[in-house]
Amino acid sequence: MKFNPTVPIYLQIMDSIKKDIVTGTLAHGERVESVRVLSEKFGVNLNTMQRACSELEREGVIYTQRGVGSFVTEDEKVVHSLKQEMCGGLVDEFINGMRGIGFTNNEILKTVEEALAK
Amino acid sequence: MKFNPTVPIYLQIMDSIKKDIVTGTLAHGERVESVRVLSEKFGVNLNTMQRACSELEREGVIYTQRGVGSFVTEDEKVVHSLKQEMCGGLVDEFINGMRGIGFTNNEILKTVEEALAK
DNA sequence: GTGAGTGTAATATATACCTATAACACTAAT
DNA sequence: ATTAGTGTTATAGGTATATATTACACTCAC
Repeated sequence: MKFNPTVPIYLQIMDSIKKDIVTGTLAHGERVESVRVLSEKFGVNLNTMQRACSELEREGVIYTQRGVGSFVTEDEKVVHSLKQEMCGGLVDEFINGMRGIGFTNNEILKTVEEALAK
Repeated sequence: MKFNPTVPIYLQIMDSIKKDIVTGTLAHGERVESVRVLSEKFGVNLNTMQRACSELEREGVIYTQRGVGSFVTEDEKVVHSLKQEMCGGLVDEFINGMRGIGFTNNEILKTVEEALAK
């Protein structure tokens, strides 16, 4: 995985795992690979991977059983609201950004339509 | 101005100035306020402001006359392509992000329409 | 109980960013 | 020439991120 050098790696890893969860690639209750395996997979130091996982746990997206492993939350409400949250963040950032550079609502919509057509 | 703590401040300042340029708030050829004034305005250290300005100059968005001040590029092509670049970046990030969390093209379009209606 | 596989923690090192502060170099008006 | 206002550079210190490395603590299967 290639990282954006202007954003902390652990945040980008968190985002990647969240995407897997909201798309069902990682089902609710399913076990997440071990931090050591994940650190290899992402090409990242063990501590950095641990940072990403502990933050995900703090957010309630995964939970951990010491000595056993980490698992995606069983709570589907959490997964659903996570998806809403991620979606809302993307939309807000996009629309605010476009308005910020002078686009009207119609121009924004038209731009999206054209981009999707490609 | 409030900054996103996960993105370098100098990049956010660059983005703010670029927005002023592509929207015409800063006209082409117009003088940009001095780095000292800008550092006050943005509530940021002089070195950080200088960093933002030197990067903007490196990108050709502004040019500098030592002892005089900095000015927005006279080249309208640069301004135009800057707007295209910023717009394209926003659209790509948005669409890739939405697809990444499982949205179809129709769902993306619908989501944008709803968000714009608000 | 031993061992392999988990999560977790600690130390040291390096780099990037931001700040505070001071100084230098140039330009234009007086 | 002097002065005020420019851009520019340099040093030092603090914080956050990421790395390498080592070690500890827990669980489960054998």
